[in-house]
Amino acid sequence: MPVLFSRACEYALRGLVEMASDPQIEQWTVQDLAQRTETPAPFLAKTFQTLVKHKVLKSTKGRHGGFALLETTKELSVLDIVHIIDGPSLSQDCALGFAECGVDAPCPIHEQWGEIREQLVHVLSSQTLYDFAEKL
Amino acid sequence: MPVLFSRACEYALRGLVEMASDPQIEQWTVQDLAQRTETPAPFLAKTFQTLVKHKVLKSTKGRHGGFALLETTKELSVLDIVHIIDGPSLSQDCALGFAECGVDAPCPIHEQWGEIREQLVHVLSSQTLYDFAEKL
DNA sequence: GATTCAATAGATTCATTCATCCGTTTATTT
DNA sequence: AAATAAACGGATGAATGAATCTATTGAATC
Repeated sequence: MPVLFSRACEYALRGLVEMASDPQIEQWTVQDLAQRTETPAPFLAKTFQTLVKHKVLKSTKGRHGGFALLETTKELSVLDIVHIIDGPSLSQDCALGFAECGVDAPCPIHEQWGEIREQLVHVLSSQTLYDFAEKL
Repeated sequence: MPVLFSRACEYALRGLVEMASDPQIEQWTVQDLAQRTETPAPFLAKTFQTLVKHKVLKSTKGRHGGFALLETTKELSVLDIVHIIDGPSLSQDCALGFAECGVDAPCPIHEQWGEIREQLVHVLSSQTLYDFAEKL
């Protein structure tokens, strides 16, 4: 089991960060990216398609085609990407899986996990793909 | 996908905490526990078997049989249970799934996730099942 | 001793995630 | 116009996690 994100999400982040790390290149093929980031190419291609649908990437078919980051993606946080791929569960679900967990019926670590999660959410929502790219 | 723990682990924790919450009862059947904690009974039974093997629980077969917390379990932290069921991945794996992530080749959130994880580990390792039980 | 009731062990089913394959579409190059 | 190279879409397959089923073992009760 992955730690925080699904494989699809991990791969997507790796690919996006790779793209952000070299803004010179304005067109990336999945083959290239997959090779550079050591991710399974067809799987990466699939999740990139959902990113296209969500206006994170633009794609062009045919020769010299490929993927490119959209301008608006510059303002997207890493958490935004995570939410698109994995949904909001990391940001809102009970850590112990208690369906009824909430202020009125808190699980044993409701308060504590709440604080920790807030920090996590802060770390992920205060940084863009480009911030991530710089750190590599 | 679960947030932090596998379903097996979530169910195990629910069951164990339920047991710790009522130390009067010294023998629990899986049927009882599963009903009280709203967990799938056969699945709970399976993971309880691994807890027996790891000396967290003792079991007795036959009539009036069931499971009981061992004395030594009083000193076990919740993290100990998590490690038994899910392995140490939560405590040590890279959040982004970078195989090479480490001090020499850190991923973009290596440092930050490290701090957050430390807090999480602290929360889970500083509390016993009985501490959890009290909070319910 | 026979019956009952519980955990145990192994096999099996089911669902989800992970990953690949292939035919189609689209744009470029020759 | 034909060939090429890329994303796209849908189907398919593999691996893992979640959950169930069944026969067996062992202990208490009758």
